[in-house]
Amino acid sequence: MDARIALGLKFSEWLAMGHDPGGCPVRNLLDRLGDRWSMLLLCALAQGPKRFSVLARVIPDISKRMLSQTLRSLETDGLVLRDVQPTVPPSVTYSLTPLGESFASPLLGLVTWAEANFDVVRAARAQGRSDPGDLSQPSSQVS
Amino acid sequence: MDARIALGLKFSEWLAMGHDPGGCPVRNLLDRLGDRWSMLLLCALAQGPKRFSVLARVIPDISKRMLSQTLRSLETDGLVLRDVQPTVPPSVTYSLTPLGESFASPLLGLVTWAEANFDVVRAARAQGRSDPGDLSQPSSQVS
DNA sequence: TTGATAAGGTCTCATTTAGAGACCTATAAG
DNA sequence: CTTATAGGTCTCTAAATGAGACCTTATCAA
Repeated sequence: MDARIALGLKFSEWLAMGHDPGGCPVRNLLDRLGDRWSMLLLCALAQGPKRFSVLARVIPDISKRMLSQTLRSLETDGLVLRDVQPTVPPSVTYSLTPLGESFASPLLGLVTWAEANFDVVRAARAQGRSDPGDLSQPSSQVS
Repeated sequence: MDARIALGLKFSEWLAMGHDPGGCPVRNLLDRLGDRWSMLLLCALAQGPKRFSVLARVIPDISKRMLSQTLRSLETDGLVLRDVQPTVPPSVTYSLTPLGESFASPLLGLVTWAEANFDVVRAARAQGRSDPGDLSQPSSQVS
């Protein structure tokens, strides 16, 4: 796979450029999008615009607090558009901006990989638990 | 972009399947890989195998605790191989497994998007800050 | 006329998680 | 005798997260 090579080269570049943790685009965006909810919300909005309460329904285990907070963050970063209809009670619809839509492509890659490799990962996890042989070495005895 | 369509369809499938938050492969893997450090470490290891102290050096702002913890998690999930050389003091080398290497491809997509769109995101953030017209509503005054 | 419900949040509090930094093992160098 | 090194772990504190009460205004049911 030369994707690995390309990725390694990119990392080399960051190092060469001084690797300012705050200025690195990848670090910066990964910090934002790489939480538990952002990418999931973007998947949900990829279906089409949705209202706050609909999002809360299709993702049952997100709290209102985090839903609100994550949507604001995505809006601030220009990935999501928040449209408030001044009815009463107000009706708020969220949708992807063009920028948000452009993120669908890499996100789809991630999602596809996850679906394709989940079994392998689960097998690895299971093996880790059932093979305590290496852990019984006296040299790694803690305390 | 029909990546958006495809992503939306995937989300629809999850919903149709009952959307068990714990059983969803994407949720599960995103929870693991979607923290601040996992993907960054995978980028670093894409360059080639590295020792613990080297990783700590090329990513200056990770604490030893999180470095250790994240590497263990990646090892458990089968993405990273941990190789302990029984020298004294022991020398530990981390490398990508084939599974880890296969993740380089979607990760590269993410990284490429981040680099390409960072300016747009920053512009969106700046606009959010420099357009306080909507923020001056008394009801939304934050701290 | 109460009362409930609804949307779209915010607020407070308790629990998790992350970060900082001391500490530990054993050996070799100065 | 002191320091340094590799690869961590441990504790303590700070920050992020989740649970759930509360808010507003209007409409529907009893």
